[in-house]
Amino acid sequence: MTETRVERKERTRRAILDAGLALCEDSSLIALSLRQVAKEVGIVPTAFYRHFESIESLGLALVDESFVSLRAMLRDIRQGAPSYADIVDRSVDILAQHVRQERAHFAFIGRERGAGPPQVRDAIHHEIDLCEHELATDLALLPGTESWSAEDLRVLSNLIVTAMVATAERLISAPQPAAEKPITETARTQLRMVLVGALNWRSRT
Amino acid sequence: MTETRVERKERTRRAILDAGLALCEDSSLIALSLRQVAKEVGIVPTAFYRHFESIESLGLALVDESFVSLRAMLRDIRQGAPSYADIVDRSVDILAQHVRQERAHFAFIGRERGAGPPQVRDAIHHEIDLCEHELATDLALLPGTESWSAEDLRVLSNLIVTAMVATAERLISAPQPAAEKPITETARTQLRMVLVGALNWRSRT
DNA sequence: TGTACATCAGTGAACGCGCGTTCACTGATGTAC
DNA sequence: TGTACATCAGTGAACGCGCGTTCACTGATGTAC
Repeated sequence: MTETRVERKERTRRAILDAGLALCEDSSLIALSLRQVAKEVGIVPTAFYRHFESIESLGLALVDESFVSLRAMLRDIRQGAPSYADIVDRSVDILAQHVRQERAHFAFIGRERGAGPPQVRDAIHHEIDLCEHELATDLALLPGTESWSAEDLRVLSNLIVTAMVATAERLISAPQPAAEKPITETARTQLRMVLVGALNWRSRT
Repeated sequence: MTETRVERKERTRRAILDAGLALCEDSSLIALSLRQVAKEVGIVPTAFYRHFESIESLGLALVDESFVSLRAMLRDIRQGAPSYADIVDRSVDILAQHVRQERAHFAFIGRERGAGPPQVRDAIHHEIDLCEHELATDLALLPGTESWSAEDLRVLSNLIVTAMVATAERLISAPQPAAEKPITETARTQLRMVLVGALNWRSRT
């Protein structure tokens, strides 16, 4: 025996997750059908139920998977020394690299964030809120933000996350890798503009 | 005769547009069916074809309608005197007011922007690009941006539009009008942070 | 090691349903004379 | 103004199709003895 029953089941589950992610790519989870997924995987429609209760619970599993990718990216970004000199270039590079590597996951988050089933949408918004909160914590450690209120940190963090989500979405719809350059260049400049604003924020008036 | 044939036809067309907008609200244009729309309007499914070629062309008509609402908002915002003193408060107020007034249109743009049929998505992105370009033109007229490059103006404009789109989306999912306050407050602070960044942009180094 | 039984991933037929689209139609409104 | 004809928004039956879900099943893998 080369494969146990458990291993075989896990393999099918993976195939379902991959097929689901690929198939909803050109529409939405909301338009994904159980029969499409089964056909893509090469199983009979009813076999789907051995692995997931419904398409929606498959969707929630895909949210989890996608945020594993996103959190891996955040970990990478956070690992650099927090110096103003290269924090922008480094962060944007890592964003672009991860989006390229896990394109389907980032596309899924961007798409279903606005148009997924309510439960999926809520799960995504919750995860993004967590990211914002974590970024606010990191920002508090940067020199120059000592006197900031928690509220201002949160607001700045929200602005940065919003801009980065928009950048990721633009990278995803970039037709070729070559079209990435102007998008990352824009993101870099925007982050610098925001940083300049932040550094001059509490010193004004 | 109280109503001509043309008037009656126009009335049905309006009813179809309204029904389409309302029905795709809790999923997406992609999941909207011709039969649902016909049922909502109170006509037989085949009568739909007297007014639109397909659900997708109904979608494109809704894009047009929605951007009429959005352009009305931009006109309102642009009418104020371009003084730094109140430009932020005024703009955010007008945004919130228009989103409240034409909630369905703004929700439609936000939703289908990421998840609509490709043609609809492209139409929306094109319209948003136009808005960015217009904003860049307006920004060039503000005191303090005289020495900016066209590229920097475009990048700043993109950042502002992105933040405002995100704000509109947050306002749309606000459960009650009372929940709007913290969202607009955040938007105000973000715009101010960006403005501070902009004003200090070319004067640095 | 060999046998008897349990588990369970995947099968295949069947169901009722909503879908988009076709077609020939109806009957009120509009127009030409 | 009255009549004969044209237009065309909306009707209703019918079609083939993909959908989610039910159910009883098969047969390979796993386990207990």
